[in-house]
Amino acid sequence: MGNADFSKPYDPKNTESKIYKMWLDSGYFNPDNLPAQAGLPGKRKKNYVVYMPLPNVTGTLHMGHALDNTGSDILTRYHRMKGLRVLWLPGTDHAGIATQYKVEKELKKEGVSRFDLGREKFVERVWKWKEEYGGIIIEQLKKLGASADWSRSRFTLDEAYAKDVLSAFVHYFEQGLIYRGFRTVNWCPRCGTSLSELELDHKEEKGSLWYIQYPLADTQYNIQNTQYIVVATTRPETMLGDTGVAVNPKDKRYTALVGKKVKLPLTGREIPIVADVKIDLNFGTGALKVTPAHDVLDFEIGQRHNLETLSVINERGKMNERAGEYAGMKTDGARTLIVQKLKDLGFLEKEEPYLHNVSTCERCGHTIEPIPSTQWFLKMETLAKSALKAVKSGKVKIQPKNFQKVYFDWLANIHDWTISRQLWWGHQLPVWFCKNEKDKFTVSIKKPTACFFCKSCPMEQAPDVLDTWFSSALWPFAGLSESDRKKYYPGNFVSNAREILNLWDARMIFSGLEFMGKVPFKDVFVHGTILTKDGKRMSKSLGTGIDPLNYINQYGADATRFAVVWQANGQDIRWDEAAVTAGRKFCNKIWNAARFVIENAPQAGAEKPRSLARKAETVADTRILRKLGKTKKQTERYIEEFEFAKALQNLYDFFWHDFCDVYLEMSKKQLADKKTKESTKVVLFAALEASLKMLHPFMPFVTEEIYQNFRDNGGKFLMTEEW
RNA sequence: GCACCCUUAGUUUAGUGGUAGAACGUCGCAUUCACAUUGCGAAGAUCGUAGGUUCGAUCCCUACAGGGUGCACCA
Repeated sequence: MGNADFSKPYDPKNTESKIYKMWLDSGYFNPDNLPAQAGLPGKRKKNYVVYMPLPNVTGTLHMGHALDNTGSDILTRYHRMKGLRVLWLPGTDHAGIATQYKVEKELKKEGVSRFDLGREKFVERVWKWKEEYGGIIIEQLKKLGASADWSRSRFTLDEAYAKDVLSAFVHYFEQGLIYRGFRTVNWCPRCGTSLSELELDHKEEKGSLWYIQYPLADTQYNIQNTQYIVVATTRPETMLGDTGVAVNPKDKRYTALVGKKVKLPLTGREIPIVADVKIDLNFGTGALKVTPAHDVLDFEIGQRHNLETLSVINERGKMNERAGEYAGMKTDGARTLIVQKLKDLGFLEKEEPYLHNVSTCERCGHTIEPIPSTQWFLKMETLAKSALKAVKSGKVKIQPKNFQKVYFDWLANIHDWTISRQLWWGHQLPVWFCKNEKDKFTVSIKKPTACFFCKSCPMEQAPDVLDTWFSSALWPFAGLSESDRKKYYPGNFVSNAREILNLWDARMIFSGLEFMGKVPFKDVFVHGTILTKDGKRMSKSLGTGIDPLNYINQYGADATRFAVVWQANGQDIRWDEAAVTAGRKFCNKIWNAARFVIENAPQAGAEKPRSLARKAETVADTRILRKLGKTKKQTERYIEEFEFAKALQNLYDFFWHDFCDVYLEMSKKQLADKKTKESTKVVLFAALEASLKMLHPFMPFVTEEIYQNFRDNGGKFLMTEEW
């Protein structure tokens, strides 16, 4: 029995840390330690596995995490009480670019760059940073009450995990799915790395659309009274790298010009006019200058028409030596000068103001510069098909349903995945190059003892690391030990925000199928986004973010969880702080109702519902017991359908209005009457206990604290009691 | 541009083919009896606009307006 002071209002602050410690000490977060339940003789047989969306080591708890993890915790606790062997698998993601950027910023304050330190020292430094700060988010999740099995927690750069990542690379390579290629890719000049399309942000920017005349190389072809073809561009500085002009084959204006040549203004280089279906007849003049080196679409067009890839911008976002007089200049500086020169020479037909979207680096916000470079790619065709099939066949359910469409669209139009990053923090590619024969390489987890090619050199590892998502895609099995894999794979559930549906969920699905032969989970639950009260995105940098820890510290984790769940009805949530107030009040209501029952019906015994019904003496007794039974069924149904808000609102209604307002008030009279006194005690006690159980997944702390005080339970936890 | 979603009391929202339910806020009354972090009660919504289907629509259809999201990026 506990020794809580019920004469005072519920005090989450002291209670929560105490209760959480008790849970931790019990070891029951670990499914292998779970006790049997009275109604369930023998061991728990069925599994329920929830995967935690890996928080970045750089992360601190935000509302999104609170939402993810409260939902996961509800399912975890519910199924644990239901008698299943429940594993909620936590871990942290090394978050390559995010973490590297964080440490680089720290270094910058000290006036050094990562290059000053060198790779080895820098990586050491990041590890040091990780040891110091990497655990913060885990501690915060504990404050929320997350009942994950921390003993199984893994970090995506842990030795065992890393081995699986590299094996996956080797496997894909051996299957012929990984290849090395020279392509124009999205490049962040600040971070100095390639990025996948999913790692870009788009920012609207005011710019101009310049119409430039490209004179025909041979006036003999001067038909339609034109001596030039006009192209429209927002990036005139890239024209130095133009290797063609493209028009739509259906565009009658240009039919006669296809196959002819134009002279590039400023340099006089001759480039061909080609026809390509990707060209929009209605945009600009319908003629596109093709710069394969500095535009991803142009690169594809270039490939189709055998156009040269001529780069004029370097990896730091500056004009390179091929840019002649502009070499060394930043691109926007070169742009100004080039526009001026075109104007002076009479090539500039007009300039229009133009609003366009500029891609930026999701992490550092720098403008993306497409540049050609050698990267590693994973062929997506077959993998995407398997991921598509998994959902179409119903093996994996994505909820709410409309997100299936997003998933299908992405997979149906997928490009090969650029998996290499020019970073230092991450899983370095298991690729070994011959030092003498430059492009010769071999793929293996361990460094080869001797070079296969020249037989003499010590082979050198490729400098690139893998995209963070390549490793997190393996989480459902790489997060488990060998023996756990047999026991706990595949799992059941993952809950996350919509922006990682394709970034993460889709990739987990095909990885699971590829490496384990089975889909990793049955349900993907995509929850709404928590917005500010006026519907704006919460963002740290805009100062619109709300820190859930403030609520936890001030009102308690239960009140915070209540508020999150109460509002999570499927759509995006315009965060209303009033819900936290409501949660806090509700905690107190539960607390005081419990106080009443403890004082008036101590140890009234544990009755089974059936025997309870026989105990009912009054109409009120019957009514509350019937309503209790109904509420229990509804709660189960709602939880199993992931309708957490409805479950909670329904419970709230039952507890506050049916139990407290009606039955508890009535019980005062019944307790005063000798005839009904004993039966009332039993009903009061039983209804409270059942309510505590139902409320526990939502508000674990108050309910556990009360449970520890109102029943002599031999050291048992509400957390593991029979539902 | 294409696709999907949303628009209900002061605020945040639930909901149904037959004249809307909650939370917070507001107002009134109560209160030594679990709880003032309370109880009871009240006020407060012609359910974005305009059409249509229907005996009847907030809920179905169409258009429009406003807000959001995903995809594609358009050079």
